[in-house]
Amino acid sequence: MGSVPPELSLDFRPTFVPKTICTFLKEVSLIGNVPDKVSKLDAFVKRLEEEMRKIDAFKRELPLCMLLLNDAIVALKEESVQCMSRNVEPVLEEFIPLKNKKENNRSEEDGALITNKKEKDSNNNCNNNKDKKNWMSSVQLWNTDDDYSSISHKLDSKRKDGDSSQGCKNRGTATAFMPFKMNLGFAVRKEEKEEIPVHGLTLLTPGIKNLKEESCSTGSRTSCSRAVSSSAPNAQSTFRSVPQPLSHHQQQQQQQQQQTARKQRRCWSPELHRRFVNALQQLGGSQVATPKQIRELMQVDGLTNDEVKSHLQKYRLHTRRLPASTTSPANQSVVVLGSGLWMSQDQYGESSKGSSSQSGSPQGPLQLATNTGGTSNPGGDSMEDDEDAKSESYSWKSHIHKPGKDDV
DNA sequence: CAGTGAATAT
DNA sequence: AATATTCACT
Repeated sequence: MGSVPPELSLDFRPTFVPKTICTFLKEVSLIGNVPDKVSKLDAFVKRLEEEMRKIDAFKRELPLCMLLLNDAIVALKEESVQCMSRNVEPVLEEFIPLKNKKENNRSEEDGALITNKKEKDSNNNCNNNKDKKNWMSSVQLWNTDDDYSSISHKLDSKRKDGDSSQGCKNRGTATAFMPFKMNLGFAVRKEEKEEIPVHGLTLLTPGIKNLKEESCSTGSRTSCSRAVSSSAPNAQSTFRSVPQPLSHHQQQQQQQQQQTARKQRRCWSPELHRRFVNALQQLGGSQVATPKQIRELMQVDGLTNDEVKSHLQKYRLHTRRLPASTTSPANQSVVVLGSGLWMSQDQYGESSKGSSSQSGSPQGPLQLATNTGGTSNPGGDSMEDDEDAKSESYSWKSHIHKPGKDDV
């Protein structure tokens, strides 16, 4: 409100005001002499490259600077090349529009230079697009020097093609799009990959989830557990090691995943359940069998006590609740039948009921792909033989197993 | 360990 | 909505 210090006033003019590229190009365009032009351009490029070298160490902190520099360098080089090759008129139209649109529109001077492309400038969108284009394209550029030439090449040819056309739209979309693709490739770059894996991983992590999902729903039912999920933690550890700042959302996700990191849920296939029930029976019923015993009897590779425990809990729940609610005699009879069904072959083929060992079921140890305990699951797909196993996971509902209760 | 119940994730 | 998994207790 009071007096404004000179540095802050609008007319503040530093002694050294680096020319903007626009200004520079304007100047250059005024030079009639081609060699002069080229040398000027080259000089500027050199300075830019030098600058780039300086901030190279901070490229991660100053990505936009890199972009800008690259952008400028490419453009100038291009310009230089064109000057030399064509040796004709200045082909600055491409670049000039980038800057001060208003000025360009009005000023006679500029008008003379940009004649053809004036219309482009009159439209802000065009400028934006162009900006984008250049920015994006530079992304690819500052990756590797190798890409450099090829890319400027691309730009060059592109320019020649699209130049005559309505430019703005065409270029805006076409060129802006390309860089996106390039950007992907750029993400794969080794150096960058190691240092800034955030981008990739943010995407990757959810991807893994999906993967797991799929393997479960698509692949063999029983093998959907740990084998797959084990890969997730790995990815997460990578993820965690990244110091890069994450968005709030990302952080939350990360935290959740870290904390929870839920294992792939066990799919209780009918086959699995059958074994479970068999074991139960051998042990004297669900009320007396303990998870550990059950698990051992089930001989299912990769099955954990917790899983069995959980399943047992559910089993007990289901077997417990039915009797009370079922009041009608019919239901009761069902109850009986239910328990019978449980063990009868209806559901699981043969009655393993009385069998002293799960011999009822000829199959040997079931091996799940889930190698929790680090158990190697050699057979891996041992489940393949059991079609039951492959079918959907067991459904409590479908089997009204009554509490024949500790059936046995 | 085993059992449970509740909270959560799928 | 049904199931599975985890967690916190006991």
